This record gives sequence, C-alpha cells and structure tokens, in this order.
Amino acid sequence: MSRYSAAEIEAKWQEAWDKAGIFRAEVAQDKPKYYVLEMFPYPSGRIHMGHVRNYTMGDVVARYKSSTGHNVLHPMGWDAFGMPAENAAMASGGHPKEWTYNNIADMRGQMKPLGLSIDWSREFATCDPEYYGQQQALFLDFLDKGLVYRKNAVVNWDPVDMTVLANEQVENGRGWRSGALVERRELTQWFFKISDFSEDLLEALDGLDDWPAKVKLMQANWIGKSRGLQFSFGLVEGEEELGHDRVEVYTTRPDTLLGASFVGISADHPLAKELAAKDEKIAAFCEECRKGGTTEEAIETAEKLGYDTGLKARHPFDNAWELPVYIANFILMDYGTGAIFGCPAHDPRDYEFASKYELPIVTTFEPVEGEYPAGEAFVPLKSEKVRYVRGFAGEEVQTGEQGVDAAIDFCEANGVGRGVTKFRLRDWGLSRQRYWGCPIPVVHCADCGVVPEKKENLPIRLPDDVTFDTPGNPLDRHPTWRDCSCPTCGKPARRETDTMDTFVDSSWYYARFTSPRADVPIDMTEAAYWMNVDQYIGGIEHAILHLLYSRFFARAMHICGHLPSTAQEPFNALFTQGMVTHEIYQTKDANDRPVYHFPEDVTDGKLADGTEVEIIPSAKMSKSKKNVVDPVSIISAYGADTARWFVLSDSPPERDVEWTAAGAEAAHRHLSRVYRIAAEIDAAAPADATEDEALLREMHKAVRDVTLGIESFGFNASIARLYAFTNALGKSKAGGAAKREAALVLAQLMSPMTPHLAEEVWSLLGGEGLIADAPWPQADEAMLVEDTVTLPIQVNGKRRGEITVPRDMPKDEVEKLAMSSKAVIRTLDGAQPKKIIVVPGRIVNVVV
RNA sequence: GCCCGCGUGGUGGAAUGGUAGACACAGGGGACUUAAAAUCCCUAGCCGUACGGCGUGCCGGUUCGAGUCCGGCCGCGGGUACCA
Repeated sequence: MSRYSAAEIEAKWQEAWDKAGIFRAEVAQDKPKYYVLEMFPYPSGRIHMGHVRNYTMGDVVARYKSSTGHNVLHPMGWDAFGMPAENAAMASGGHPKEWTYNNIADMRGQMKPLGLSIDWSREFATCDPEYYGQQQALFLDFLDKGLVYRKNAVVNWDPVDMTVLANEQVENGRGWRSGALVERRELTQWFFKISDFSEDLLEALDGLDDWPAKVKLMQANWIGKSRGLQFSFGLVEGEEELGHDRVEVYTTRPDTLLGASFVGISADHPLAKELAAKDEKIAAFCEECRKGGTTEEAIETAEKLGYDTGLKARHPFDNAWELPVYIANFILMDYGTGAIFGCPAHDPRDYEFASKYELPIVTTFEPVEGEYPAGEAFVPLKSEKVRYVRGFAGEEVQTGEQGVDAAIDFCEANGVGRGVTKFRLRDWGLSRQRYWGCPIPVVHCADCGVVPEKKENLPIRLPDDVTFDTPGNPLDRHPTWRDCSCPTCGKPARRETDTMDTFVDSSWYYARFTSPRADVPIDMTEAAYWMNVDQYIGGIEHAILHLLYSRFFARAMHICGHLPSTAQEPFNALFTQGMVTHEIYQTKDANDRPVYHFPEDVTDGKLADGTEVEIIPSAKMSKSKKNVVDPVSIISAYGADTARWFVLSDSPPERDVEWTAAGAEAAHRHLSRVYRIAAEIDAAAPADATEDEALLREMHKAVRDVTLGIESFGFNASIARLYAFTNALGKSKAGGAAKREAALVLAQLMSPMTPHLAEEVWSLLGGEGLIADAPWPQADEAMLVEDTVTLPIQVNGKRRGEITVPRDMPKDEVEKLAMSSKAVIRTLDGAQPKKIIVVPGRIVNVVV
C-alpha cells in the first residue's frame, strides 16, 4: 500500500481536470446557472493565506453547486491599477506596468497549484487596455446621461512635494515623504452622481435577503437619510455691508431650537470667505481650519476651534434674541448647508465648543425620570420619551421623534423654514492626480470647453515613457501625451490628465466576466444569462464603499443599456469572510526596540540560538510583524488539500482564523488517514454485516449535515462532521461493500474542500468518471429517523438528570416518567412542583 | 469622534431561547515496538476526595430556562468617502 503523496496526486488530477476542460463556463440554456465570485485580488506579487481562504470558500461553493446540477461560472482576474505600483516604481525605479504584469504572472503561478475550479479563459486585469478602454466607453455613456459632472472638492495637499496625497499617505497630519504639514486644498474634480440614487440605494437594501444584516445596516447609516428643518437666521447687520443678510442652516433637531446658543459656519462657507477677504485675522483663522487631512476622522477628532466673527444672528422666534456667529473647524461645507445652530445642551460637540468659548448651555428637555446628566450633553435616543421644559410644539412629554415632527409642523405653519429630507451620502469623486489608473477620456479645448473623447478613439492609452523620479502626476509633465485635437472643432487641445479612482475598476468587473472579450463593455446576451452574481465572497472591509459603488454602477450601467434591469442589484448573496491571523514572535534589540521573527525561525518558543521569544497574541498577518505564512511553502510541504482543509476547518468562515503549524500538521494527518482508510478497505478484515446499517445510518446523517453546512456557509461545521464520520468509518466492523459505499460518499462530501484527495479515493475505490462530475449524494430520510430521544431533566433550570424515551411519547407520559426519576425525587426532596414544562424532544423543566 | 462587529476550557472553536464545551490542537495515561517514528485506545472546563459548587469579558434586566434577547460598561477588530 502506497502512502498519501499530495504532490503526485495534486499534479495528476489538475492535469485531468484541465484535459476534461470541466471548469470552462459556457451558456447552456437547459441548465440553471450559478455565478460564484470572490473579490478579485490586488496583484501585490505574493498570494497570502487570506487569499487561500477566500478562494477556497468560493471553490467549495462552485464545486458543490456544480455537483448539484448547476452550470457554474467561477472566474478570476486582477484589480491591477493603484498606488503600490507607482510606489514600487518610485522606490526601485521600475515601471508600474512591468511591475504589475510580473506580479500577476507570479501570483497566477502560486494560485494554480491550489486546484481551484476557475475558468481561467476569462481572466483579465483592469490595467489591460481592452478593459479600461471599455471603462472609458462606460464613462462617456454616463457623461451623456448626466451621471458625471465636475465641481470643486478638497484634497490633501503636500506643500513641499507640491502634490496631492492619499489619506493613507498622511501620517499625523504630515506628508509621509516630505513630513510637511498637510493642507486641505480645493481642486476641480470629476464626480459620479451617486447621490441621485440615495433613496433607491437605501430602499433596495430591504430586498437583499441574502446579505449580512450588518452590511446592510452599515450601508443604510452611510447613506444616512434624515428629516430635518432648513431655515435661516437673519443677520443683524444688513446685506449692504456683507452681501449676505442671512445664514441658511439645516438641523435634525429643530425641537431644540430654544436651546440655541450660537450659529456656526464652515471655514469654506461663502460668508466665511467673504469675511476672510476683508479681515486678515479671519483669513488666518480659516487657513488654520484647513490644516490637516481630509478624513472625517481627522476632522472629528481635531480640537474644536472657533472664531467669533462679531456678527449677530437673530433667533427666528424672537427678533430681540441675538446669537453670536462663529466660524468653526468641525463644520463641513459638504454636508447640509455648511452652517449649523449650536445647541450645547443636547449635542456633545456643541457642548465641548460652548464650554471652551463660554457660551450659554440652555436645556430644552429633561429625562422623564432619573437625573439630568451633569457635566455633559444630554442626548437620549430619539425614540425615548423626554419632558420638554423649553418646548414650543407638541406635548410636554413626548419622544424626541414626536418633538422633531411637531417642531417642523410648527415652523412650517409659522413661516420659519421648511421640513426637508437630506442624505449623508456625497457624490463620488473619481478624479485622481496619478498615472497608474484609467485615463478619464475627455479633452479640454480653449473654444469648446470640456469635450468628451470620441468612442472610436478609445482606448485612450497610458503612455509607457514616464518617470517617477519626481513627485506629482507623470501625465502632467509628459512632453506630448496631453497634446491632442478637439473632438468637436479639431483645433489643438489638451487631454485630461486625471485618472479614475480604482474603485471604478472594481465596480463593474463582475459584469465584464460574463463577456470578457466583447468589444463593447458588456455583451447583453451573456449578461442576461450569467448575471447576477449568485454568491459574492470577500472581506468585511469592503462593506460600504466597494459594494455601494458597485450597486450604483449596476444601476448606471442599466440606464445606459449595458445591463438588464434585473441586474441593478448585482450581488444576490454576499458573504464576508474573516482574516487569517498568526501569533507574533518578538525579541528586543539592544535599545529595547522590538525585533520580529518569522514563524519558521521559531521552535518551541525559541530561536535557533536558544533565545526565548515573546509570543504576542494573533493579529492579521503582515510583513512588518513577520507573522506571515507563505501558502507556497505550505503547499510544497503538505499539499494544497491540506492548506484548503485547514483554512476552512478551525473557525467559522465569517470570523478570523488563526494559522498554527500544529493545526496544519493535524489537517495533513487527517487527510493521510482518510487515504489510508480508503486504501485498506479492500484488504481482508473481520467483517460483521450486522454493523452495515449503523455505518450507513452514520453515512446518511453525514450527508445531511455536511450538505447543510456547505449551504449555510458553515464549512467548519461540515468539516467537524466529516471528522466524526471518518472516525465512525475507521472504527466500523461493517462489511466491505458497506464500507466501500461509505468511503465513496466520504470522498464526495470532501470533494469541495479537498478535491484532489477526493478524486484519488474515488478512482481507488472504483468510482465512475471524475468525482468533479459526479452528482452530489442524497440523504435517505428513512435512515435519519431515530426511535428514541434523550431528554435532560432540569429542576429550577438546573440539569439534574436525563431520561431516554420513544421520540413520539405523549407529553403527560414524559412528565410522569420525569417526576418518577431518581434525580427529580432526590432533588425535590418532598417539595411540590409549581409547574412542569415539557418541550417535546427537547427538555423537561420542573419548577418548584 | 462617529457607524458596524466580536469577546465561550491551556488553544481554535460547537450549541433553532432548551444537557455549555461537539469536532480538533496541545496535555496526561496506555497498547504496539529492542527503541523511536507512525498508528491505535483511554482521559480531560475549573474548584472540591464522593454527594456538590462555580463557570460563556464585566454589571444589571426579561424568562420556567440566557453563550443566545434587552440596557449599561470594558477590551479588541473593521470602516470613516484618495489603501485596496
């Protein structure tokens, strides 16, 4: 008997699958289709365990669906544009294109040995001109339909490198290379009108039954629908001096209007700009407000700063009541009207601000019962009832929600503003001042203005002859690339040098996979058959942006005739998987700074020279912490099936999984055991045919449980069940025929996770054809029914004993039996039960 | 700061509101072996010699019954619109 040799087996079966071409997906109208997609990888150059886990999960689904009669589409591609390629070019002088395509070749080479059931004929990279050219065509169609426009928006500006920085390139408010203090600066940028779809994107979440509730909640909060009051404060100084006689504000808490203590405006508000033009101190303060990065986090956590403009605003309910007007650094021009009224008593930010500038804090409502909180803003849930002490509409005691509604009604009736619905969702700025992205296909003409490029001129290709020796966008400083002629008038003109956000690339790749070589963005016949993605799998980090942008894109593509209306929600089911983590091994250098060590250099908590390492609990694998395990080395040591089995076995798929060397060895030992059990089935062993039924019952239960596990993404549960079934098979004294049947079914149940080993066992035991082509086994209901059940017996909710009864025993008989059991008699000790609860087939609880 | 998650033995984890710890790792004991490896069997939450008590991050609540539901804390992770 030969031993389990993953290397031999895996190469053999991968070749067999290739030869049979079974993963090639083609339209077949007579079969139900199933489209499985994992979020495609960024080509960093090396696959990591997270990829192995993500793609193995997709592969389990793909192989399972295929064996249940579906025509499966399971493609793979590369999210190939982005900053790391440019960073690599800056660091080591290469070219982003060369770097990216080399990385793709490397990663493809590392991925293929995993034995994934992928249709590689559909592979593409988003940096292929054939892909981004079609993306440019989509952009032009969007432009034509009014879904794209230009406006000013703020970016992180590095005043030393004279370049725009990404948020991750800003560290503690400074540019990562220059170290200069970053400023917010306005640029004219291209935008997608995603805000036109706010209501639809929000409402359609309800229909996404197979999406995680948390993702839908996050998206709903992100879209942020709110109802509030828009009104204006009249300014005490008239418009002769200012050009402004009022400040328009939006508030979601108009019920607290009598608690107003100041009016705040953004440093980018037109009024602030006007004041800044006349007053150097105000100008300097507005500059101060623009310091730091553009992230919401940076703005929200920065110290609250305000500047009293000296202007006064009149309270809308009382002309004599004057409020100071402040410019404040925490008010965003992008949201609402760029101006607020401050109600310190019921808003933490306003409270902090008012405390700092010694502004009044006026309570408008109190708790119905209990203490009013001291030293902080009182902000109960809007659904909670409060007592209004400075209310002006509705009941004295009502919920915040009722108070807001009543306040809006009152204000509208009295001519103070109007109730409006607003969304937090902002339009999607897609301009990037970078080289390695899809060029925006428009031309700037001195006479015609901004003109779309002609479709027949697409793709607008990136030039290859660029350098990265100086900061900034190489397209801007290229000697000739910008030169072109105006598509409208033919005169010399200049190309747009902004490229697209890489989120654009990943917002439609799922649709392009249905017709990856089409000379239009999407072949509608193919899309009609293959869309939607039936199961999408990827990381929770994409819960908001990528998925929201993709949902918008599918709608926009439909409007432009590139997707059927049924594909406007492109992902039927979503699954978000956890990360692969590993413990971290650390020692300290002479200066007490941490030094990290690779897992392969640590044995029993010691380095080769005997130095003890400190073990830090598991964290996401990262190169800087050296807590990485390379899938390539695992595959060469144990085989792909072991890696696949392990990443699925130890944790629920939505949670993180910790990679441990011991776990990987155990996985490999188990697979060897399965191989050995299968190989030994033919050998003569003492057999007892009366054991057959017990084994076959176990088999049918395993079929039921493993199938249920796969269908509900409980891969770890399926694997636990497979361990148990393997143990039963290993110990069984049943006859050869029953064992052979059980082992063939075991191979089938394992085939989505460990396809190579499954094929080997299948062929060893005389299975017909490829296991990858065999139909999924069915559980026989008759074999699943148990005659008796064991019921735990509780007294006052504590378990005191158990009884075994026929499964359909009537309640009162179960009750009698329970009451006469030794455990109950002893525990009751003569006491009379108040109540006896019998849950059939589940539990008996005696309450004293 | 704000939004969303997660927290169970020495470890990874299991558990439609119904026997907490399935399955596995590490551990302990044993069989086989001259010995080892491999394999197989048994054992195992914690405390207590038995009966028993305590246990799912912490505090409180709902329930006959809570890991699971509700409220409040603590810790960790994801997102925060130019990382992908």
